Amino acid sequence: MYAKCAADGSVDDSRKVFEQMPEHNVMSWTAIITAYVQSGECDKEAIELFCKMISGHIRPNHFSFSSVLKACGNLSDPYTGEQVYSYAVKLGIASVNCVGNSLISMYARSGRMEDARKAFDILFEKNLVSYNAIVDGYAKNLKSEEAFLLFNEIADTGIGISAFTFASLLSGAASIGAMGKGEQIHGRLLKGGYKSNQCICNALISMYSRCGNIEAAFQVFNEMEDRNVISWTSMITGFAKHGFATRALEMFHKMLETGTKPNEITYVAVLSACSHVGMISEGQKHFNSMYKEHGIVPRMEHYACMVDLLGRSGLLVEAMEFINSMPLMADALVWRTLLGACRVHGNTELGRHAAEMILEQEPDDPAAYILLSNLHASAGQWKDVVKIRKSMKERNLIKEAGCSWIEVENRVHRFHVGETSHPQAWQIYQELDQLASKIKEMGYIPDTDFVLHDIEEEQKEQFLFQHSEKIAVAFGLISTSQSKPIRIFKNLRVCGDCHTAIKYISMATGREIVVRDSNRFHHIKNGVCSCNDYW
DNA sequence: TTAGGGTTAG
Repeated sequence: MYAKCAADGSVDDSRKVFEQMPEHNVMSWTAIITAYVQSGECDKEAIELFCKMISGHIRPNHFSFSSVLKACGNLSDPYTGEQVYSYAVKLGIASVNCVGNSLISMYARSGRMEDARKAFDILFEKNLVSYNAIVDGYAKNLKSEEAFLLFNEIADTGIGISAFTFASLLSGAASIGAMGKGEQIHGRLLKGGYKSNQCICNALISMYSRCGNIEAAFQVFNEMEDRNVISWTSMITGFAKHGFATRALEMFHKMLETGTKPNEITYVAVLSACSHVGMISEGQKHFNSMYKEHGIVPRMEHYACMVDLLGRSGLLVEAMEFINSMPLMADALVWRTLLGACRVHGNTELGRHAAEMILEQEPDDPAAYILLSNLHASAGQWKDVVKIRKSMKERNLIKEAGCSWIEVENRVHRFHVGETSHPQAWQIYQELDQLASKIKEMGYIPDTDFVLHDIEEEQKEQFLFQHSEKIAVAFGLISTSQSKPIRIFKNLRVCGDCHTAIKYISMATGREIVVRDSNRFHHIKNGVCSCNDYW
Protein backbone atom coordinates (compact mmCIF):
# COMPACT_ATOMS: atom_id res chain seq x y z
CA MET A 1 0.00 0.00 0.00
CA TYR A 2 1.21 3.52 -0.77
CA ALA A 3 2.09 5.94 1.95
CA LYS A 4 -0.70 8.33 2.73
CA CYS A 5 -0.10 11.80 1.47
CA ALA A 6 -1.64 15.03 2.60
CA ALA A 7 -3.30 16.13 -0.61
CA ASP A 8 -7.03 16.44 -1.12
CA GLY A 9 -9.33 13.56 -1.88
CA SER A 10 -9.02 13.65 -5.66
CA VAL A 11 -5.81 11.60 -5.64
CA ASP A 12 -7.48 9.01 -3.45
CA ASP A 13 -10.31 8.79 -5.96
CA SER A 14 -7.88 8.35 -8.85
CA ARG A 15 -6.12 5.61 -6.93
CA LYS A 16 -9.35 3.80 -6.24
CA VAL A 17 -10.15 3.79 -9.94
CA PHE A 18 -6.61 2.69 -10.70
CA GLU A 19 -6.76 -0.19 -8.24
CA GLN A 20 -10.09 -1.40 -9.53
CA MET A 21 -8.71 -1.76 -13.04
CA PRO A 22 -8.21 -5.44 -13.95
CA GLU A 23 -4.85 -4.76 -15.52
CA HIS A 24 -2.50 -1.86 -15.98
CA ASN A 25 -0.56 -0.66 -18.95
CA VAL A 26 1.96 2.14 -19.35
CA MET A 27 -0.81 4.68 -19.86
CA SER A 28 -2.72 3.92 -16.70
CA TRP A 29 0.51 3.76 -14.67
CA THR A 30 1.60 7.12 -16.04
CA ALA A 31 -1.82 8.62 -15.39
CA ILE A 32 -1.78 7.65 -11.71
CA ILE A 33 1.84 8.78 -11.27
CA THR A 34 0.96 12.13 -12.86
CA ALA A 35 -2.08 12.51 -10.62
CA TYR A 36 0.16 12.09 -7.56
CA VAL A 37 2.73 14.57 -8.84
CA GLN A 38 0.12 17.14 -9.79
CA SER A 39 -1.54 16.96 -6.39
CA GLY A 40 1.55 18.80 -5.20
CA GLU A 41 2.33 16.92 -2.03
CA CYS A 42 2.76 13.30 -3.05
CA ASP A 43 6.14 13.19 -4.77
CA LYS A 44 7.47 10.28 -2.76
CA GLU A 45 4.36 8.26 -3.49
CA ALA A 46 4.68 9.05 -7.19
CA ILE A 47 8.24 7.77 -7.19
CA GLU A 48 7.20 4.64 -5.27
CA LEU A 49 4.58 4.00 -7.93
CA PHE A 50 7.15 4.48 -10.68
CA CYS A 51 9.38 1.85 -9.02
CA LYS A 52 6.43 -0.49 -8.68
CA MET A 53 5.63 -0.05 -12.33
CA ILE A 54 9.18 -0.99 -13.32
CA SER A 55 9.26 -4.01 -11.04
CA GLY A 56 6.05 -5.13 -12.73
CA HIS A 57 8.00 -5.15 -16.02
CA ILE A 58 6.09 -2.28 -17.53
CA ARG A 59 8.40 -0.22 -19.70
CA PRO A 60 8.00 3.50 -18.91
CA ASN A 61 7.68 5.90 -21.83
CA HIS A 62 8.75 9.52 -22.17
CA PHE A 63 5.53 10.72 -20.51
CA SER A 64 6.23 8.56 -17.45
CA PHE A 65 9.76 9.92 -17.19
CA SER A 66 8.56 13.50 -17.52
CA SER A 67 6.23 13.15 -14.58
CA VAL A 68 8.50 11.20 -12.31
CA LEU A 69 11.42 13.57 -12.91
CA LYS A 70 9.18 16.41 -11.88
CA ALA A 71 8.50 14.56 -8.62
CA CYS A 72 12.24 14.02 -8.14
CA GLY A 73 12.82 17.76 -8.53
CA ASN A 74 10.75 18.34 -5.40
CA LEU A 75 12.87 16.02 -3.26
CA SER A 76 15.77 17.28 -1.23
CA ASP A 77 18.16 14.57 -2.41
CA PRO A 78 19.36 14.82 -6.00
CA TYR A 79 20.32 11.17 -6.42
CA THR A 80 16.87 9.71 -7.06
CA GLY A 81 16.42 12.00 -10.04
CA GLU A 82 19.79 11.11 -11.45
CA GLN A 83 19.07 7.40 -11.10
CA VAL A 84 15.77 7.83 -12.87
CA TYR A 85 17.44 9.81 -15.61
CA SER A 86 20.16 7.22 -16.17
CA TYR A 87 17.41 4.64 -16.53
CA ALA A 88 15.91 6.82 -19.27
CA VAL A 89 19.35 6.89 -20.91
CA LYS A 90 19.49 3.10 -20.71
CA LEU A 91 16.10 2.81 -22.40
CA GLY A 92 17.25 5.22 -25.10
CA ILE A 93 14.58 7.85 -24.51
CA ALA A 94 16.59 10.40 -22.57
CA SER A 95 17.02 12.56 -25.62
CA VAL A 96 13.30 12.96 -26.15
CA ASN A 97 12.51 16.60 -25.77
CA CYS A 98 10.11 16.42 -22.83
CA VAL A 99 12.40 14.16 -20.78
CA GLY A 100 15.21 16.66 -21.23
CA ASN A 101 12.91 19.54 -20.34
CA SER A 102 11.90 17.82 -17.11
CA LEU A 103 15.53 17.22 -16.29
CA ILE A 104 16.27 20.94 -16.72
CA SER A 105 13.54 21.96 -14.33
CA MET A 106 14.46 19.20 -11.90
CA TYR A 107 17.97 20.60 -11.56
CA ALA A 108 16.72 24.20 -11.59
CA ARG A 109 14.32 23.50 -8.76
CA SER A 110 17.11 22.20 -6.55
CA GLY A 111 19.28 25.20 -7.40
CA ARG A 112 21.77 23.20 -9.49
CA MET A 113 21.89 25.61 -12.40
CA GLU A 114 25.17 24.32 -13.83
CA ASP A 115 23.66 20.87 -14.24
CA ALA A 116 20.47 22.39 -15.57
CA ARG A 117 22.52 24.30 -18.14
CA LYS A 118 24.32 21.11 -19.20
CA ALA A 119 20.99 19.36 -19.64
CA PHE A 120 19.80 22.32 -21.68
CA ASP A 121 22.92 22.46 -23.85
CA ILE A 122 22.83 18.77 -24.77
CA LEU A 123 19.18 18.89 -25.83
CA PHE A 124 19.03 17.89 -29.47
CA GLU A 125 16.03 20.02 -30.16
CA LYS A 126 15.08 22.90 -27.93
CA ASN A 127 11.53 24.13 -27.87
CA LEU A 128 9.81 26.99 -26.09
CA VAL A 129 9.34 24.88 -22.97
CA SER A 130 13.08 24.17 -22.81
CA TYR A 131 13.84 27.88 -22.99
CA ASN A 132 11.19 28.78 -20.47
CA ALA A 133 12.42 26.11 -18.06
CA ILE A 134 16.02 27.31 -18.13
CA VAL A 135 15.12 31.02 -18.10
CA ASP A 136 12.80 30.44 -15.16
CA GLY A 137 15.53 28.46 -13.41
CA TYR A 138 18.02 31.29 -13.78
CA ALA A 139 15.45 33.83 -12.70
CA LYS A 140 14.46 31.84 -9.59
CA ASN A 141 18.06 31.18 -8.66
CA LEU A 142 18.89 34.88 -8.73
CA LYS A 143 20.97 34.66 -11.88
CA SER A 144 19.04 37.19 -13.86
CA GLU A 145 22.03 38.10 -16.06
CA GLU A 146 22.03 34.62 -17.57
CA ALA A 147 18.26 34.72 -17.84
CA PHE A 148 18.44 37.91 -19.88
CA LEU A 149 21.19 36.56 -22.14
CA LEU A 150 19.01 33.57 -22.96
CA PHE A 151 16.03 35.82 -23.43
CA ASN A 152 17.89 37.60 -26.22
CA GLU A 153 18.89 34.22 -27.65
CA ILE A 154 15.26 33.11 -27.83
CA ALA A 155 14.44 36.20 -29.84
CA ASP A 156 17.16 35.14 -32.32
CA THR A 157 16.01 31.51 -32.66
CA GLY A 158 12.61 32.48 -33.93
CA ILE A 159 10.98 30.09 -31.44
CA GLY A 160 8.99 33.04 -30.19
CA ILE A 161 8.61 34.48 -26.73
CA SER A 162 5.59 33.47 -24.75
CA ALA A 163 3.83 35.14 -21.88
CA PHE A 164 5.53 32.51 -19.68
CA THR A 165 8.95 33.80 -20.62
CA PHE A 166 8.02 37.35 -19.72
CA ALA A 167 6.49 36.23 -16.44
CA SER A 168 9.67 34.33 -15.50
CA LEU A 169 11.87 37.28 -16.35
CA LEU A 170 9.68 39.62 -14.35
CA SER A 171 9.76 37.39 -11.31
CA GLY A 172 13.54 37.11 -11.73
CA ALA A 173 13.88 40.89 -11.82
CA ALA A 174 11.55 41.10 -8.81
CA SER A 175 13.50 38.66 -6.68
CA ILE A 176 16.73 40.63 -6.98
CA GLY A 177 14.99 44.00 -6.98
CA ALA A 178 16.23 44.98 -10.42
CA MET A 179 13.56 47.52 -11.26
CA GLY A 180 15.47 48.94 -14.23
CA LYS A 181 15.46 45.49 -15.81
CA GLY A 182 11.82 45.05 -14.89
CA GLU A 183 10.94 48.34 -16.57
CA GLN A 184 12.80 47.26 -19.70
CA ILE A 185 10.78 44.06 -19.87
CA HIS A 186 7.63 46.08 -19.25
CA GLY A 187 8.46 48.24 -22.26
CA ARG A 188 9.17 45.21 -24.39
CA LEU A 189 6.00 43.39 -23.57
CA LEU A 190 3.93 46.47 -24.28
CA LYS A 191 5.44 46.42 -27.78
CA GLY A 192 4.78 42.69 -27.97
CA GLY A 193 1.07 43.24 -27.43
CA TYR A 194 0.85 41.64 -23.98
CA LYS A 195 -0.62 44.74 -22.32
CA SER A 196 -3.83 43.08 -21.23
CA ASN A 197 -2.47 39.62 -20.45
CA GLN A 198 -3.68 38.82 -16.94
CA CYS A 199 -0.77 36.60 -16.01
CA ILE A 200 1.77 39.20 -17.12
CA CYS A 201 -0.02 42.05 -15.35
CA ASN A 202 0.03 40.00 -12.16
CA ALA A 203 3.75 39.47 -12.58
CA LEU A 204 4.17 43.22 -13.16
CA ILE A 205 2.28 44.10 -9.97
CA SER A 206 4.52 41.79 -8.01
CA MET A 207 7.67 43.05 -9.76
CA TYR A 208 7.02 46.74 -9.03
CA SER A 209 5.93 46.04 -5.50
CA ARG A 210 8.90 43.79 -4.72
CA CYS A 211 11.25 46.34 -6.27
CA GLY A 212 9.97 48.96 -3.83
CA ASN A 213 7.69 50.95 -6.13
CA ILE A 214 4.28 50.18 -4.69
CA GLU A 215 2.55 53.05 -6.53
CA ALA A 216 3.69 51.72 -9.91
CA ALA A 217 2.31 48.34 -8.88
CA PHE A 218 -0.99 49.95 -7.95
CA GLN A 219 -1.11 51.71 -11.32
CA VAL A 220 -0.76 48.40 -13.18
CA PHE A 221 -3.48 46.96 -10.95
CA ASN A 222 -5.83 49.89 -11.60
CA GLU A 223 -5.35 49.68 -15.34
CA MET A 224 -6.15 45.97 -15.51
CA GLU A 225 -9.36 45.08 -17.26
CA ASP A 226 -9.76 41.65 -15.77
CA ARG A 227 -8.51 40.88 -12.27
CA ASN A 228 -8.40 37.51 -10.59
CA VAL A 229 -7.63 36.38 -7.04
CA ILE A 230 -3.88 36.52 -7.80
CA SER A 231 -4.08 40.17 -8.89
CA TRP A 232 -5.89 41.12 -5.67
CA THR A 233 -3.65 38.99 -3.48
CA SER A 234 -0.51 40.47 -5.05
CA MET A 235 -1.75 43.96 -4.32
CA ILE A 236 -2.73 43.08 -0.74
CA THR A 237 0.67 41.46 -0.20
CA GLY A 238 2.35 44.54 -1.68
CA PHE A 239 0.56 46.97 0.63
CA ALA A 240 1.21 44.66 3.58
CA LYS A 241 4.94 44.42 2.88
CA HIS A 242 5.18 48.17 2.48
CA GLY A 243 3.49 48.66 5.83
CA PHE A 244 0.22 50.09 4.49
CA ALA A 245 -2.05 47.82 6.49
CA THR A 246 -5.11 50.00 6.08
CA ARG A 247 -4.77 50.05 2.31
CA ALA A 248 -4.18 46.30 2.32
CA LEU A 249 -7.37 45.70 4.29
CA GLU A 250 -9.30 48.14 2.11
CA MET A 251 -8.16 46.12 -0.91
CA PHE A 252 -9.32 42.94 0.78
CA HIS A 253 -12.79 44.37 1.41
CA LYS A 254 -13.04 45.68 -2.16
CA MET A 255 -12.04 42.27 -3.42
CA LEU A 256 -14.86 40.65 -1.46
CA GLU A 257 -17.28 43.29 -2.72
CA THR A 258 -16.41 42.50 -6.32
CA GLY A 259 -17.23 38.87 -5.63
CA THR A 260 -13.70 37.48 -5.92
CA LYS A 261 -13.25 34.57 -3.56
CA PRO A 262 -10.12 34.75 -1.40
CA ASN A 263 -7.81 31.76 -1.24
CA GLU A 264 -5.41 30.62 1.46
CA ILE A 265 -2.65 32.89 0.15
CA THR A 266 -4.94 35.92 0.33
CA TYR A 267 -5.35 35.17 4.03
CA VAL A 268 -1.60 34.92 4.53
CA ALA A 269 -1.40 38.42 3.04
CA VAL A 270 -4.23 39.78 5.18
CA LEU A 271 -2.84 38.32 8.40
CA SER A 272 0.66 39.53 7.68
CA ALA A 273 -0.70 43.02 6.94
CA CYS A 274 -2.14 43.06 10.47
CA SER A 275 1.04 41.61 11.89
CA HIS A 276 3.33 44.24 10.38
CA VAL A 277 1.52 47.08 12.13
CA GLY A 278 0.46 45.27 15.30
CA MET A 279 -3.30 45.17 14.59
CA ILE A 280 -3.82 42.21 16.87
CA SER A 281 -7.59 42.07 17.28
CA GLU A 282 -8.13 42.80 13.57
CA GLY A 283 -5.83 39.89 12.73
CA GLN A 284 -7.64 37.58 15.14
CA LYS A 285 -10.96 38.60 13.59
CA HIS A 286 -9.80 37.61 10.09
CA PHE A 287 -8.22 34.40 11.32
CA ASN A 288 -11.51 33.41 12.93
CA SER A 289 -13.57 34.26 9.87
CA MET A 290 -11.47 32.55 7.21
CA TYR A 291 -13.12 29.19 7.77
CA LYS A 292 -16.47 30.47 8.96
CA GLU A 293 -17.04 32.81 6.04
CA HIS A 294 -15.00 31.32 3.25
CA GLY A 295 -14.49 27.68 4.18
CA ILE A 296 -10.71 27.99 4.15
CA VAL A 297 -9.18 25.69 6.76
CA PRO A 298 -6.21 27.44 8.42
CA ARG A 299 -2.92 25.83 7.45
CA MET A 300 0.46 25.93 9.13
CA GLU A 301 1.29 29.21 7.34
CA HIS A 302 -1.74 30.88 8.91
CA TYR A 303 -0.86 29.61 12.37
CA ALA A 304 2.66 30.96 11.81
CA CYS A 305 1.16 34.35 10.89
CA MET A 306 -0.80 34.36 14.13
CA VAL A 307 2.27 33.45 16.17
CA ASP A 308 4.03 36.30 14.37
CA LEU A 309 1.16 38.69 15.08
CA LEU A 310 1.30 37.95 18.81
CA GLY A 311 5.02 37.43 19.14
CA ARG A 312 6.10 40.51 17.22
CA SER A 313 4.10 42.72 19.56
CA GLY A 314 5.73 41.12 22.57
CA LEU A 315 2.86 38.86 23.60
CA LEU A 316 5.19 35.88 23.83
CA VAL A 317 3.21 34.02 26.46
CA GLU A 318 0.05 34.38 24.40
CA ALA A 319 1.94 33.20 21.32
CA MET A 320 3.09 30.12 23.23
CA GLU A 321 -0.46 29.47 24.46
CA PHE A 322 -1.68 29.82 20.89
CA ILE A 323 0.82 27.18 19.74
CA ASN A 324 -0.32 24.84 22.50
CA SER A 325 -3.94 25.27 21.44
CA MET A 326 -3.30 24.51 17.76
CA PRO A 327 -5.10 21.48 16.33
CA LEU A 328 -1.97 20.66 14.29
CA MET A 329 1.44 19.91 15.72
CA ALA A 330 3.51 23.07 15.23
CA ASP A 331 6.16 22.65 12.56
CA ALA A 332 9.59 24.23 12.32
CA LEU A 333 8.17 27.32 10.59
CA VAL A 334 5.92 28.12 13.54
CA TRP A 335 8.75 27.63 16.04
CA ARG A 336 11.10 29.70 13.90
CA THR A 337 8.58 32.52 13.97
CA LEU A 338 8.39 32.32 17.75
CA LEU A 339 12.18 32.19 18.00
CA GLY A 340 12.41 35.33 15.86
CA ALA A 341 10.01 37.11 18.22
CA CYS A 342 12.03 35.91 21.23
CA ARG A 343 15.12 37.40 19.65
CA VAL A 344 13.41 40.76 19.14
CA HIS A 345 12.06 40.85 22.68
CA GLY A 346 15.09 39.27 24.32
CA ASN A 347 13.41 36.22 25.84
CA THR A 348 16.28 33.73 26.04
CA GLU A 349 14.41 31.03 27.90
CA LEU A 350 11.47 30.70 25.53
CA GLY A 351 13.83 31.22 22.61
CA ARG A 352 15.89 28.24 23.63
CA HIS A 353 12.76 26.10 23.83
CA ALA A 354 11.71 27.23 20.34
CA ALA A 355 15.17 26.48 18.95
CA GLU A 356 15.10 23.01 20.48
CA MET A 357 11.74 22.36 18.86
CA ILE A 358 13.06 23.48 15.46
CA LEU A 359 16.16 21.32 15.74
CA GLU A 360 14.06 18.34 16.74
CA GLN A 361 12.36 18.54 13.36
CA GLU A 362 15.15 20.02 11.28
CA PRO A 363 18.43 19.15 12.99
CA ASP A 364 20.49 20.80 10.28
CA ASP A 365 18.74 24.15 10.12
CA PRO A 366 21.47 26.79 10.25
CA ALA A 367 18.90 29.56 10.81
CA ALA A 368 17.88 28.06 14.17
CA TYR A 369 21.49 27.93 15.35
CA ILE A 370 22.13 31.48 14.20
CA LEU A 371 19.01 32.91 15.81
CA LEU A 372 19.78 31.12 19.05
CA SER A 373 23.39 32.22 18.97
CA ASN A 374 22.36 35.85 18.34
CA LEU A 375 19.91 35.62 21.20
CA HIS A 376 22.68 34.55 23.57
CA ALA A 377 25.06 37.13 22.11
CA SER A 378 22.71 40.03 22.75
CA ALA A 379 22.30 38.78 26.31
CA GLY A 380 26.10 38.70 26.62
CA GLN A 381 26.16 34.93 27.17
CA TRP A 382 29.36 34.38 25.19
CA LYS A 383 30.02 30.87 26.48
CA ASP A 384 26.73 29.71 24.97
CA VAL A 385 27.56 31.50 21.73
CA VAL A 386 30.86 29.64 21.47
CA LYS A 387 29.13 26.33 22.20
CA ILE A 388 26.56 26.86 19.47
CA ARG A 389 29.14 28.00 16.90
CA LYS A 390 31.20 24.93 17.71
CA SER A 391 28.35 22.53 17.21
CA MET A 392 27.51 24.25 13.93
CA LYS A 393 31.06 23.71 12.79
CA GLU A 394 30.91 20.05 13.78
CA ARG A 395 27.76 19.63 11.73
CA ASN A 396 29.29 21.49 8.83
CA LEU A 397 26.50 24.05 8.81
CA ILE A 398 27.11 27.28 7.00
CA LYS A 399 25.16 30.39 7.81
CA GLU A 400 23.74 32.47 5.03
CA ALA A 401 26.06 35.44 4.66
CA GLY A 402 24.47 38.85 5.05
CA CYS A 403 24.45 40.68 1.76
CA SER A 404 22.96 43.91 0.43
CA TRP A 405 22.64 45.17 -3.10
CA ILE A 406 21.49 48.08 -5.20
CA GLU A 407 20.74 48.47 -8.87
CA VAL A 408 22.46 51.39 -10.56
CA GLU A 409 22.03 51.98 -14.28
CA ASN A 410 20.70 48.49 -14.88
CA ARG A 411 23.55 46.81 -13.04
CA VAL A 412 23.21 45.13 -9.68
CA HIS A 413 26.03 45.89 -7.23
CA ARG A 414 26.30 43.43 -4.38
CA PHE A 415 28.06 44.05 -1.07
CA HIS A 416 29.02 41.76 1.80
CA VAL A 417 30.11 42.80 5.28
CA GLY A 418 33.35 44.77 5.06
CA GLU A 419 33.36 44.55 1.26
CA THR A 420 36.54 45.92 -0.30
CA SER A 421 36.48 44.34 -3.74
CA HIS A 422 34.19 46.88 -5.39
CA PRO A 423 36.10 49.15 -7.84
CA GLN A 424 34.79 52.21 -5.98
CA ALA A 425 35.45 50.79 -2.51
CA TRP A 426 37.73 53.70 -1.64
CA GLN A 427 35.08 56.35 -2.39
CA ILE A 428 32.43 54.29 -0.63
CA TYR A 429 34.38 54.13 2.63
CA GLN A 430 35.25 57.81 2.37
CA GLU A 431 31.54 58.58 2.05
CA LEU A 432 30.81 56.29 5.01
CA ASP A 433 33.39 58.10 7.17
CA GLN A 434 31.88 61.45 6.35
CA LEU A 435 28.38 60.16 7.00
CA ALA A 436 29.43 58.69 10.33
CA SER A 437 30.74 61.96 11.68
CA LYS A 438 27.85 63.95 10.25
CA ILE A 439 25.14 61.79 11.79
CA LYS A 440 26.96 61.55 15.12
CA GLU A 441 26.82 65.32 15.29
CA MET A 442 23.10 65.06 14.69
CA GLY A 443 22.66 62.77 17.66
CA TYR A 444 23.12 59.26 16.27
CA ILE A 445 24.45 56.89 18.91
CA PRO A 446 25.89 53.62 17.57
CA ASP A 447 24.01 50.67 19.02
CA THR A 448 26.74 48.15 19.52
CA ASP A 449 24.28 45.54 20.78
CA PHE A 450 23.97 44.61 17.14
CA VAL A 451 27.60 43.60 16.89
CA LEU A 452 27.44 39.97 17.82
CA HIS A 453 31.08 39.41 18.66
CA ASP A 454 32.76 39.52 22.02
CA ILE A 455 35.04 42.48 21.35
CA GLU A 456 35.85 45.93 22.71
CA GLU A 457 33.28 48.70 22.34
CA GLU A 458 35.42 50.87 20.08
CA GLN A 459 36.07 48.03 17.70
CA LYS A 460 32.38 47.20 17.74
CA GLU A 461 31.63 50.65 16.39
CA GLN A 462 33.98 50.09 13.47
CA PHE A 463 32.27 46.79 12.73
CA LEU A 464 28.92 48.56 12.55
CA PHE A 465 30.12 50.78 9.73
CA GLN A 466 31.10 47.76 7.68
CA HIS A 467 27.58 46.36 7.58
CA SER A 468 26.51 45.59 4.04
CA GLU A 469 23.37 47.75 4.14
CA LYS A 470 25.36 50.86 5.13
CA ILE A 471 27.87 50.16 2.35
CA ALA A 472 25.05 49.84 -0.19
CA VAL A 473 23.48 53.10 0.98
CA ALA A 474 26.84 54.90 0.72
CA PHE A 475 27.32 53.56 -2.79
CA GLY A 476 23.80 54.66 -3.69
CA LEU A 477 24.54 58.18 -2.43
CA ILE A 478 27.65 58.60 -4.53
CA SER A 479 26.29 57.05 -7.69
CA THR A 480 22.67 58.11 -8.14
CA SER A 481 20.98 61.42 -8.75
CA GLN A 482 19.59 63.43 -5.88
CA SER A 483 16.03 63.41 -7.19
CA LYS A 484 15.43 59.66 -7.03
CA PRO A 485 14.94 57.47 -3.99
CA ILE A 486 17.74 55.04 -3.19
CA ARG A 487 16.45 51.47 -3.20
CA ILE A 488 18.54 48.91 -1.41
CA PHE A 489 17.89 45.23 -0.75
CA LYS A 490 19.08 42.83 1.89
CA ASN A 491 18.79 39.06 2.02
CA LEU A 492 18.35 39.04 5.82
CA ARG A 493 16.49 41.21 8.28
CA VAL A 494 17.87 44.75 8.43
CA CYS A 495 20.10 45.35 11.44
CA GLY A 496 18.66 47.62 14.14
CA ASP A 497 21.65 49.93 14.19
CA CYS A 498 21.63 50.25 10.40
CA HIS A 499 17.94 51.10 10.58
CA THR A 500 18.68 53.96 12.99
CA ALA A 501 21.71 55.12 11.04
CA ILE A 502 19.79 55.16 7.74
CA LYS A 503 17.10 57.31 9.32
CA TYR A 504 19.77 59.86 10.26
CA ILE A 505 21.35 59.55 6.81
CA SER A 506 18.00 60.38 5.21
CA MET A 507 17.89 63.55 7.29
CA ALA A 508 21.49 64.49 6.66
CA THR A 509 21.25 64.06 2.89
CA GLY A 510 17.61 64.83 2.18
CA ARG A 511 17.33 61.54 0.27
CA GLU A 512 14.50 59.05 0.47
CA ILE A 513 15.89 55.60 1.14
CA VAL A 514 13.83 52.45 0.55
CA VAL A 515 15.11 49.26 2.13
CA ARG A 516 13.71 45.85 1.31
CA ASP A 517 14.82 43.26 3.83
CA SER A 518 13.77 39.63 4.12
CA ASN A 519 10.56 40.65 5.87
CA ARG A 520 9.26 43.90 4.50
CA PHE A 521 9.92 47.36 3.11
CA HIS A 522 11.16 50.37 5.02
CA HIS A 523 10.47 53.74 3.38
CA ILE A 524 12.79 56.11 5.16
CA LYS A 525 12.37 59.86 4.66
CA ASN A 526 13.36 62.87 6.79
CA GLY A 527 14.41 60.63 9.64
CA VAL A 528 11.15 58.68 9.82
CA CYS A 529 10.56 55.10 8.71
CA SER A 530 7.24 53.81 7.40
CA CYS A 531 7.57 50.82 9.73
CA ASN A 532 7.34 53.13 12.77
CA ASP A 533 10.27 51.14 14.12
CA TYR A 534 8.04 48.11 14.48
CA TRP A 535 9.17 45.22 12.31
C1' DT B 1 -0.84 10.58 -20.41
C1' DT B 2 4.39 14.95 -20.61
C1' DA B 3 7.66 19.18 -19.53
C1' DG B 4 7.36 25.66 -18.78
C1' DG B 5 4.28 30.92 -15.79
C1' DG B 6 1.84 35.00 -12.41
C1' DT B 7 0.03 35.50 -5.47
C1' DT B 8 2.84 32.87 0.47
C1' DA B 9 4.45 33.94 6.14
C1' DG B 10 10.00 34.52 8.26
